[in-house]
Amino acid sequence: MFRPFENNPSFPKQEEAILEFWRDQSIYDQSLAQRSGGPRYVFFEGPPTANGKPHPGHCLTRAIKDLFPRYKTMRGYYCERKAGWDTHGLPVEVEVCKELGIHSKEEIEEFGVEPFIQKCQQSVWQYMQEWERLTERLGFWVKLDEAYVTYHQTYVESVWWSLKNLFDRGLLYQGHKIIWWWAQGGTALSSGEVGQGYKTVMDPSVYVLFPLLDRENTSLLVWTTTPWTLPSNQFAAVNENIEYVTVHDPELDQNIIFARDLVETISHKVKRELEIISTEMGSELVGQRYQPPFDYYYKSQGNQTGELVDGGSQHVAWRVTSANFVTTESGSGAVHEAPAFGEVDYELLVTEQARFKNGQGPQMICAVGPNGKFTSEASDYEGQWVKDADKPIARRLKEEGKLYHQEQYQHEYPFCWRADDDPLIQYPRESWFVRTTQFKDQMLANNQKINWLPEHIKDGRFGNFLESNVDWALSRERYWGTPLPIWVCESTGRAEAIDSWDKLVSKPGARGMDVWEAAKADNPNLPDDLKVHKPYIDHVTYDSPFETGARMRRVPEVIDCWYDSGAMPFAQWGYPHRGQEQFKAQFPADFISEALDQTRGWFYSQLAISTLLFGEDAAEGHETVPYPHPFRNCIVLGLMLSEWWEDKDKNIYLTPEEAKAAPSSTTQTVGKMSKSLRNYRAPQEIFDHYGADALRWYFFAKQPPWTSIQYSERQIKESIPEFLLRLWNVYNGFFVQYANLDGFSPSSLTDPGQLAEGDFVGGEGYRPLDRRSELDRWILSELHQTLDIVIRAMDQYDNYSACTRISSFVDALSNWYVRRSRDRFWSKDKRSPDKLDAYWTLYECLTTTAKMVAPFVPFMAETIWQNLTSVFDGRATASVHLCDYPTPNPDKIDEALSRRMGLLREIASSGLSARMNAKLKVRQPLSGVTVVLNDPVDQDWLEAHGELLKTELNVQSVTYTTDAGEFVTYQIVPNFKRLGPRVGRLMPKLKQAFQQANGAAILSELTQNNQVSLVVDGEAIELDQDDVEVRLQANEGWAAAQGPQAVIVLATELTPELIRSGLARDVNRLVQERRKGLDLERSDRIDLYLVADSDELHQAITENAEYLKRETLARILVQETPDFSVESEDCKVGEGSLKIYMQVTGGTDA
RNA sequence: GGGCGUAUAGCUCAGUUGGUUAGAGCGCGUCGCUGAUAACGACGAGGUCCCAAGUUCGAAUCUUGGUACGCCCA
Repeated sequence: MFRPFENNPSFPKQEEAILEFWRDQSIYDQSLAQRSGGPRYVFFEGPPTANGKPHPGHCLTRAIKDLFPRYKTMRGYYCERKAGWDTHGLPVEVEVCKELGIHSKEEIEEFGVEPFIQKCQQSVWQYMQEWERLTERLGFWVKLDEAYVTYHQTYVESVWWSLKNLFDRGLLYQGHKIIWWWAQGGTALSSGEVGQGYKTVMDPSVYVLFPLLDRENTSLLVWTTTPWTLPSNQFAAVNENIEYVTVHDPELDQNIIFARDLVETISHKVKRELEIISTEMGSELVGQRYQPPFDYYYKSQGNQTGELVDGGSQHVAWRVTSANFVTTESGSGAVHEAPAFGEVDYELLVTEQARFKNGQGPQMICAVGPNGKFTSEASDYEGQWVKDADKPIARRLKEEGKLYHQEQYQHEYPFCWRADDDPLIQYPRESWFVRTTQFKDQMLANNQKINWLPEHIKDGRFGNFLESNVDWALSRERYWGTPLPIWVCESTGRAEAIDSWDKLVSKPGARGMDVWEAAKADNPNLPDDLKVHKPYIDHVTYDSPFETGARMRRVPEVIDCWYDSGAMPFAQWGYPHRGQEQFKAQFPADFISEALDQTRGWFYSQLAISTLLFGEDAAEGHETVPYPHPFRNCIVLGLMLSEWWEDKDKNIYLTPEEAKAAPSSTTQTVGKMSKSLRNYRAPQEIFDHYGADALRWYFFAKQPPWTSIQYSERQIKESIPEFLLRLWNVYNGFFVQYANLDGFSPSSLTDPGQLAEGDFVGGEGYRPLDRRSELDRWILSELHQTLDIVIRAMDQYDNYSACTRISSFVDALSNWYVRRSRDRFWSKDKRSPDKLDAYWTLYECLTTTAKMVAPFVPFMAETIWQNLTSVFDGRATASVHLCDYPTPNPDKIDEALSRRMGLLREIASSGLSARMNAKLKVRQPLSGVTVVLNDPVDQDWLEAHGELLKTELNVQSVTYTTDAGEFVTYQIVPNFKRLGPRVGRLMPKLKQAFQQANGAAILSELTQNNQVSLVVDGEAIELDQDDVEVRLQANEGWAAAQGPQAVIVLATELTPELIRSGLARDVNRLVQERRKGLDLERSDRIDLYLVADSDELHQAITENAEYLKRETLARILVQETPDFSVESEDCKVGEGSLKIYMQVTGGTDA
């Protein structure tokens, strides 16, 4: 017996049971162990951070990450899946700060770095359990208990090793650059981090007058959107190649210079006519000196000059310079330059400095401290936060008559991604950099070898990003991160890198470890991993090898946590201090996957680090690895959006049903998922309502993974009837029910194993394929074709095509094979070979399908597998996930059969359509149909399989004809693909000629001579059969329907006999309905009493008594009121009415 | 402003190297079928394949130029 499930299966409940089974039997471990000798399939887990709740986007990532390793494992590969956690960095610090109610670095210092990082370490695991639960519940098989963790000592030391490698090769350097600076947090942000924080804001846009010293009553009009940088002004920049005008402003009675293109715009802004006095090129303005709006520096340095390299001398600052980045698209065509607060402005300063003799050029002016507040140098604003100074500065300029115009300007401006009220500023800073630019070509070469999905990532987004590579700003002036392992001699400033704790503490004169030891003694629960972190590591110093008596002290910085994650290919093993074997075996990865936002994140950090360390230009003495590495195939997932409905009070509904039930009308919205809006269903709720398989199938089968996905509860729900339930119905609703009824069991197989091909031979009643019916051969052919397509798709990482094909196979199984086999299953003779064939065929289809879908919907696959193999008492493979993936057997694929069955299905479908047109319901038998085929090649086969059609269409005969002039018109259409190149521009006329010609005549000539000649435009064109396509057009007036390959014509004439036969079918259905209503078992036999009120109906029952008895399992059928007392059911049949009485006879249909 | 992507039915999306009747699922409507019933089948309505120009015998598909949206970057 197969275990029958209740009619309303609870998939979530079944999934929970499967999870328990996997846990109890360590199925995942077994699946690995049995592949340990196989070729490796290497997977890297991109580490998530566990200090935030997992959301639906993570489900997609984790589902895809599970799918391919499962598939490859079943295909024989050994695929280790080591989990990992990203634990360092700003996100963690910010969380802790929130918890402590503090914000700035000063506050952290005040709180104490030691307790702070201890809190960071704890906070990392805040949502760990939720992540683990999600991972397991989704069916993502990954070794959680062997996860790598980026703050672990072994991991940190591995990162140190890589940094030492770079340092020793001169690739890690300290530089002075203008960077995006988070003033409140006191740290630089990487370009990736900056990119995450752009917001649209309104900033002041001011037009300031810079009076020129050498032109009377004339000012240069200078534009800026950051008034707070004006006190630090050093230059004004114009573009040499732009034309400038001097205009007269009547109100100020002053001359003003700005770009010619902007006369109208600016005149409009200030609402007055500006008269142009003269015109000049920007180059003529270069060198003009001006008076800056603030004199903090100008006062003392305004007249300072320096000697130029080319001879002569010049004032060092406050003059007009040329810069080609100046445009006339906005502003005035003249730009205020404060080199301290802009990258391009800084470059301009560097260029200027280079013009002067050593040391005589301009020095950078900066009136702002690292905390983002004005220093004493700008005395009027000292201590004020720069953004707060915008308004007072503008006010003061206005009062002094230096502000020509002011407005609000909307633009994108970066804010700190973790503290999104804090705007970033560009600021000059000392920072450590990795010289990635030196490896740009190597990275590009490496990238070329990677298989990106979708492909456009390679030369598109990722390739372009590599092209515009800048050195990696690595250091962070923060606390919770991998400490930069560089120790500097306090006396000489010379530095060295250290790659492990042991090497550090064994340095001559090493001291300071006691700080850690004391902390540990004080709190033995402190994880040992903390000793390689701040503040403990900062206390460790040693004797300088560069100067006697001097000490080596560590630099204060930690590193960008993206570097941590990018180092995971080797750091997860602690390489090279340990794990050398594993690293060798597990590098590079065959497969990784993350969402698109990782382009500049993990995808880049991995590629950069790998190229620098192991690339073809890597250090000598080191093994280089051929490209691509560290990953070969990468699926870049799309962004996940949410769908919801909103009413006018902004209440949120997640399904159309909920929206309909809302008190007021709602509108459908699609957009980003937002924790605060709660505009999506939490993953756990999806699992509870629909199950993990439904979610997985929705992800895999609804769209290619790289299109942006709408996380819609509605669509997740839909994936159940569409696929899961259909498969479930074939398995449980049909196979299990009937097999149990008939006592079919495959248990006679002594060695079922994985129920692979061939394992069925020897089963009781099992017959070889060539002795089974066409239908059986057909569905197995479909199955093997499906396997072929699925494997080819999956090998190319195309889960979408694979799922599409699987779906259509399950549809074929359910809606054609089972439907057309019902008579065979229902037939009385339990041991008939045909019936057993049907069982064995369906059994093989189901077990193979279970294996085929196992990577996609692992829970349902397992449920089905378990139950279908339960009859073997443990002789079969214990889990579907321990099986080999089924492979197609070309011998079982019969393309002609597939084609023919397709044609048969088309004819059946058209036939039903014709009945519909003629308003002849399917229960009414008809005498026959005539089928007119476009192409008679399959006619013989179709005729031999008439039974299928007869039952499906409920007709007594099916006839075929090719000469069907009376039903159809033949239309000949040219085969464009074939004729196009040959006849060229005659094509439209040829088409027309065909339309006007007699199709039947052409066709018959073609059939006879295999050739026909047509004159078009005076040119004779010879055509053979392949040059044309025949289309049939059903003539008016017949109950006919037309498909692509055939026309079906119904015989609509009804004889009294046919009508009575139809009535009998009505009666049958009503009796069945009654049986169901009375809750009878399928196999219960009954006594049936039918009382008809018309002769016609009475006669119909008499004529079809045998049919009725057989279908309804009636032992007796009497057309009288019974003598026992039982309630009757009164029904309408056709025009008449019928009373049905029935009782169970006791015995079953044994 | 630059890069990348997308635009096809009410919704979500397929659409192979250009080939003349553009598909699927869902939703909607009509009808049918049913001892597979949280199903199933047939049919129907619903499309300027974003717009324009071009290449071609032929364009949803190729080229160019626009427009809109999304993402990334400045």
